[in-house]
Amino acid sequence: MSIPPSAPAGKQRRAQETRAKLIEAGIALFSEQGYHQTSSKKIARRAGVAVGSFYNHFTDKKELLLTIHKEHVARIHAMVAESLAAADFGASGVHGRKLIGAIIHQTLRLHDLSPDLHRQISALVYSDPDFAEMGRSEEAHAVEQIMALLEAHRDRLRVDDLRSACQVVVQAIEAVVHGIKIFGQPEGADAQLDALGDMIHRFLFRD
Amino acid sequence: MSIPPSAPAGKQRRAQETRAKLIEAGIALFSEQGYHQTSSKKIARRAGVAVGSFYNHFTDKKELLLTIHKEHVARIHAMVAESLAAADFGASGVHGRKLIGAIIHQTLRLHDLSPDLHRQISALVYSDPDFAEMGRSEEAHAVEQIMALLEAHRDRLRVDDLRSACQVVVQAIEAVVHGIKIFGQPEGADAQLDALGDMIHRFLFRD
Amino acid sequence: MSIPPSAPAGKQRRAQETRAKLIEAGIALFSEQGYHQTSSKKIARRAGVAVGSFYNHFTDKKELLLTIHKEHVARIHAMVAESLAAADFGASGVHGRKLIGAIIHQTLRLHDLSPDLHRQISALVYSDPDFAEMGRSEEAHAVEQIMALLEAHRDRLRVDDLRSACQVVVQAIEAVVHGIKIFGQPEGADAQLDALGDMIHRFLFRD
Amino acid sequence: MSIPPSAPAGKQRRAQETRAKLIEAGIALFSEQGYHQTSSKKIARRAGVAVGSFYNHFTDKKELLLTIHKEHVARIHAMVAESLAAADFGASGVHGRKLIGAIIHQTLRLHDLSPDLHRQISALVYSDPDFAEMGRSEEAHAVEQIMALLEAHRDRLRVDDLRSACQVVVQAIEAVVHGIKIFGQPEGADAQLDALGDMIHRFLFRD
DNA sequence: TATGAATGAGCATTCATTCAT
DNA sequence: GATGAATGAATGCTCATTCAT
Repeated sequence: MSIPPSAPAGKQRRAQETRAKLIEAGIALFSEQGYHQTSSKKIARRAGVAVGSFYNHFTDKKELLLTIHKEHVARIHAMVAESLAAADFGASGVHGRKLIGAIIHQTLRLHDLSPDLHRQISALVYSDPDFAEMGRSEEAHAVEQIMALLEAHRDRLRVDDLRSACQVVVQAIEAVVHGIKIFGQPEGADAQLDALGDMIHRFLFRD
Repeated sequence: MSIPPSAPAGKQRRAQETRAKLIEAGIALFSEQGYHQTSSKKIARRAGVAVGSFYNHFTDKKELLLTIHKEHVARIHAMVAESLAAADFGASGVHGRKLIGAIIHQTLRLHDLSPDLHRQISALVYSDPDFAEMGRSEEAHAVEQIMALLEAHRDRLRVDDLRSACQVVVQAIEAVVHGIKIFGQPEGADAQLDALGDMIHRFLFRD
Repeated sequence: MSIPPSAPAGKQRRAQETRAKLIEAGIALFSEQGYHQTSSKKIARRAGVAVGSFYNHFTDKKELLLTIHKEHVARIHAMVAESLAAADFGASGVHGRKLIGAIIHQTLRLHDLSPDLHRQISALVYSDPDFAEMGRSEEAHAVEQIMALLEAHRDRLRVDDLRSACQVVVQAIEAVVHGIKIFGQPEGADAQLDALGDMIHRFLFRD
Repeated sequence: MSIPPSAPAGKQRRAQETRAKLIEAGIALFSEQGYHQTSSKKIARRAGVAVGSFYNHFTDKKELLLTIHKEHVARIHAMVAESLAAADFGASGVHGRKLIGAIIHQTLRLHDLSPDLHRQISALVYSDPDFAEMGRSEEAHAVEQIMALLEAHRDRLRVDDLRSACQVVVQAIEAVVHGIKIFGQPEGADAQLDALGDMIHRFLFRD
C-alpha cells in the first residue's frame, strides 16, 4: 500500500525506462541518419517499443530532439562549471593568452561529445525557428560566461564595449571549431587554433 | 542556314522559359517554406507547368537548389570582382582598418541578396554532404581572395602563417554576418561589426 | 492468464482479417486484371482498407502474390497427398496406363482451382527471377513425387535414368495441361490427353 | 525527277534507317531489361532518335515487340525450311529415332538465337491475349510441319490420331527445351534430351 | 501507460502520348 | 518524317498520428 516516494513504483519505473530507451534510440538515429531521415516509427523500433509509446512520451520527433539537446546542454553546462571551478581562471596572475587558449580548448572538448548530433542540430538552427531560438539563448549564455571570466582582468583589457567584443569572440570560436570538428579538416587545425587564439588575445588584451 | 544561333528556335526558347520559371518558383518556395517543406509538385504548380516538366529539366529538387545556388554564387563572384576592381584596395596607401572594414562591408552586402535562401542553404551545408562540399569550396575561394588582397600589404602584416590567419578571419566574418543577417539581431549590429573589424585589424596589422 | 491462446485477442484478430481481405482482393485483381495492371492502391481499395494497411502487411505487391501462391501450393500439396493416400497407387497390381492416367487427371484437377491466377504466375515464372526459382522448386517437388510413385513399379519400368525420365514426363504433362486449361482449347482436349497418356506409358513401362 | 523504285530516295532511306535503329534498340532493351521495364523513351534514347520518331513508326511498344517477333519467326521459318530441304528427312530409309533426334536438335538450335528475348515473349504469351494468339498459331505451324514430316513414314507409325499426337509431341519438346534453354539447367540436359527423344520415338514409331 | 493496426494525405518519380516546329 | 518539350494521371511507397484494446 505504501509506496516510498523516493523509489518509484514499478509502473513509474517502467515509464522512465521506456522514455530512456526512446531518448537513446533518438540520439543514435538522429546522429546516424539525420533528423529528416528519422521517423517516429524507426525510433520506436530501435527502442524496442511500440509507436504509440513514442507519442505517450513526446508530442513529435522535434520535441524529442529538443529534449535530447536540452539534456545535452545541461550536461555541458555542468562540465564547464566544473572546469571553471577547478582551474581558477579568475586568478589575476593568469596570462591573457593562456586564458584564451583554455577557453578555446574547452569549446573544442565540448564538441567531442557527439559531433554528429551537433551537426544535425546546427542544421536545424538555420532552418527551424525553435532551434534558432535555442541557439540564440545558448550563445547568450556563453557570452555571459566569458564576460564574467574576463571581468577579473578588466584592467588589462583594451576593449570598451565588452559585451559586443564577447559576442564576436564567441561567434569566432564557434565558427572555427565547427570548421574543424564538424566539417572535419584536421589538417591545419592546430595552426588555425593558434591563429584564433592570437586574434582574440590581441583583440582583447592590452598586452 | 536559316537559324540565327543567337536567337534560339522556338522549341529551345520555350524550354529555356520553362526552366527559368522553375528556377524562379524554386527560389521563391525554398525561401518561403524551406527546402524540406518544398516538393517538386509545389514547384511545378508555382511555375505554372506540369510536374513532368520539372523532371524534364532537373533530376530532383536537390539538383534544382544546387543549380540555383551555383548561379547565385557566380553572380556574387562577379559582383566581388567588380568591387575589387573599382576600389583598388591594393593601393599601399590604404589604411589597414579601412581595408578590413571594406571586406566586412562587402560580405554584408552579399548577404542582402536573398537571405532566406541563404539560410536554407546554410542548413543544408550542415546536413547534406553535397552542400557541405560546396560550402568548403566557397570558403576556400574566399580565403584565396583575401590572401591575394593582403599580399599587397605584406610588410605591414604581423602574421607568419597567412593562410591559417585568413581562414580564421573568413570564418569569423561569416559567423558574425550570419548572426546579424540570418538570425537577425539588428540591435547591436554596428557595435559587433566594429568589434569584428577591430579584432581582425589588430590581429593582422602591425599598426 | 486470461488470454486463451487459441482465440487471438482483438488486435490480432483484426489484423488477420485485414490480411485476409488483402489476400482475397489480391487474388481477385491479379486474376482479373493481371499482375502488372494491378497496383497496391487498387488492391487496398478492393479490400476496403487504406493503402497504408497494405504496406503494414506486405512489403509490396510481389510479396503479396508470392504469399498467395505459397498458400495455394500448400493447399495443392495437401490435396495431392490426400489423393495418393486414398488411391493406393503403390499397389503392384495397378496397370501402368491407369497410373499414368491418374497422374494426368490429378494435374488437370489442380489447374481447375484458379486458372487465371495460375496463368499470371506462369508469366512471372518467365520474367521474374524469384518466381522462376519457385517454379523450379515446384517442378523438383513434382519430380520427387512421381519418382516415389514409380519406385513401386521398378521391375516393370523400361527406363534406366528414372530421374531424367520423370523430369521430362513432368514437363510434358505440365505443357499439355497448360495448353488445355490456360490457353483453353477444349476441342481435342480428350484426344490430346489420351495421346499424352499413351506417350508416357509407352515411354516408361515395359508393357 | 525520276526516282528508281529499287533505290529509295534519301527521305525514304532515312525513315528505314530510323525504323531499323528502333528495332535494334528494342531487341536490346527488351532482352536486357524485360518488356515491362522498357519504356518508349528508353528505346528512343538507345536508338539515338527522338521519342516522337518512335511513335511515327510504331503505335506503341507492344507493336514494336510484335514486329520484332514476327521478323524473328520469319527468319526461323526460313532456317527450318532450309534445314528440311538439306536433310531430306522424308527419305523412307531414315530411322525413326534419328528423325526425332533431328527435330529436337532443330528446336534447340532455334532457341539459341536470342534466348532472353524468347523468355520475355514467353511471359507475354501467358499474360497478353495478342501474344497468346501468336503463340497458338506458331504452335499450329509447328504441328503442321511435323505432321508433314511424319506423313512420309505413315506405315511405320503406331498412332491413329496423328494431329493430336503431334500436338502433344510439339508441346513436350517445347517444354523440355524451355527448361534447358530458358531456365538454364545445363546439368542433366543431355540425359533429358535423350529421354525426350526416346519417349517420342516409342510413342510414335512401331519400332 | 503500453500496444500496434489502421489511416489517407502526401511524396518523388515515371509513363505513354501529343503536337507545334 | 523528325524533333523533343510538355503533359498530368498514375505508381509505389512513407509518414505522422489516432485509438481501441
